[in-house]
Amino acid sequence: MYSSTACDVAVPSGSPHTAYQTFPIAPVDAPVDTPKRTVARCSTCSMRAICLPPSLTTAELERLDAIICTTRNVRRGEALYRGNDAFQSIYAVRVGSFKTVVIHRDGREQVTGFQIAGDAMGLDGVYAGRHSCDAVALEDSQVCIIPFGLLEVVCREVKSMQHHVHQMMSGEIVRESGLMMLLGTMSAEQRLATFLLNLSSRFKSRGYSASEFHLRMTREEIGCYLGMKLETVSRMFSKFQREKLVDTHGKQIRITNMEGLARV
Amino acid sequence: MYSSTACDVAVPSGSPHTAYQTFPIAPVDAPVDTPKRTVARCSTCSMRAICLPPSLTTAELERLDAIICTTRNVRRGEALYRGNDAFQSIYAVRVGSFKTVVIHRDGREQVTGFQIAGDAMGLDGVYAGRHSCDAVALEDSQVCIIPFGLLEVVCREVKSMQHHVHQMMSGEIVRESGLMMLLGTMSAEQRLATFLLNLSSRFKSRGYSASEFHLRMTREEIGCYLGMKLETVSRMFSKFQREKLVDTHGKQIRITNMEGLARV
DNA sequence: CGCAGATTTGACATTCTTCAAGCCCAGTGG
DNA sequence: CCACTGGGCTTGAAGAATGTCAAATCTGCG
Repeated sequence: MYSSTACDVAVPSGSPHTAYQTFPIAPVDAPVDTPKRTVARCSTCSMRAICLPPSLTTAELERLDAIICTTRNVRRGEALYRGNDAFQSIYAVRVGSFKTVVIHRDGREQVTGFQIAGDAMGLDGVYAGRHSCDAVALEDSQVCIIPFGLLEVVCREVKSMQHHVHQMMSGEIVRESGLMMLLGTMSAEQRLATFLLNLSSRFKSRGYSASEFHLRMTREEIGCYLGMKLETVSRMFSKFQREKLVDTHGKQIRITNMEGLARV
Repeated sequence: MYSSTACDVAVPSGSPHTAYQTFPIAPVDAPVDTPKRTVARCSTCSMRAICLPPSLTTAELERLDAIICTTRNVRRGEALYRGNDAFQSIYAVRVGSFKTVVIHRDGREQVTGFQIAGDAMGLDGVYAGRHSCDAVALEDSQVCIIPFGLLEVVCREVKSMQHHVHQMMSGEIVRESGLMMLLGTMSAEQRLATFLLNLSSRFKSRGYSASEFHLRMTREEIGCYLGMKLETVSRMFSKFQREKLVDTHGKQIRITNMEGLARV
């Protein structure tokens, strides 16, 4: 019923992102927190369409290559940054996935997002010069490091880059508004359906299967994102299973009735 | 028990914002939607400390005066902009207050914020070139109109302005994260307490009384913001009244036990 | 003064959480 | 190879929080 390969998601042949399936992760004994010089270049990156404006000239691309030249590997469960860490850079996920978590003094936690390959992280830190949340890897992952001060320099010189950064930040604002709507007005059932459809469309836009994928987060993390308890998440999955909307085997998900799920 | 003046909030004498109490609103017969040239100038605006970075030179201030030269009056209940309107400008509230509302196709509404004098609105529109929410005046209000394209030009030339805009956008991201935490993890009682304390500190930072103020929004709008029904909002107000944390007479609010409210 | 909308309050229904028990499954060590 | 173990997941029963519906005030404004 499910693919028996190591791949999490069905990758269409010829996908522009196939390369990411096999991107080399540093061996376990390498110091995982040290940025390392790599051959990573925006000009040849397959994620370019997501991270960069479409209209850059060759010269502009070279400017970017000059500032975004390091990547960092983060192992499952480790933090890329934590709340209150000094803000220096924003990050783009190259391989793997993360969750961002806001942690209140009293211990309450709220997952504010799940980031997959192509997503940006860290823009929250610009406001106070310190990060306002933790970014934790859900699996062994790799990010591009984009020093924000240098990015600001480029944005003052390249108009399309400037506007792209503004769109990224605004997009984050819009994304969070949608999440507030979800948390404020939807039932548990609708929240989970919306979550699955959102993941589905994001996988699809990155060339993966829209209907079959592997969740890297636990039921508890999903609940923490959707504002409900893990038991409720589990019950809703069971409900979708009974109603033949989704076929779940633990973290392996297959959406069998996309329209039905949207109608919930 | 409450001030009998027309003022909504107690204004400390010598407050830098006293002028806003009597800022002239256009007469009712004036076309309220037409931007009008005014003497509004950033260089002399009493809201400057909120809207602008602290370190601008005189020359830089003059550049701003040149682009932000119009204001607009919006009467109670009218929209400054609506979802899907083409995005041109962002706005700063000069007088009055607004709510921003995300409206889902199925009619669900979620209030994503209340903006008072000194707050910015409209940054959601940068992402798609269209606004993603409605901004509706809660009382007769006035905003500065800041054409975003021109602002981007200034930001490419004035580094401190660029960083300030980035901080504004990032601040909106952080603010919304906090709201997600509220919606995702707090009880109705905690949400209302947090809401009142947040309003209080914002009034205080603008020179108004932190303990006594007038709510411009209905119980329903508060509920729509906090993810609960208006009846629940009302019950929580009654509860705070019984517990002598807050003294409410309809929309007139006096916080009598700030620490108690924070401990909820 | 009298209406329309806003607010409060009570009674009851629903949803979600809490607590508890058991299952599943992958990794591990005998 | 297989039993063991721990984390993650599922499910049931009971209870708490919040929503729904309804009725009675209250309030601002024409």
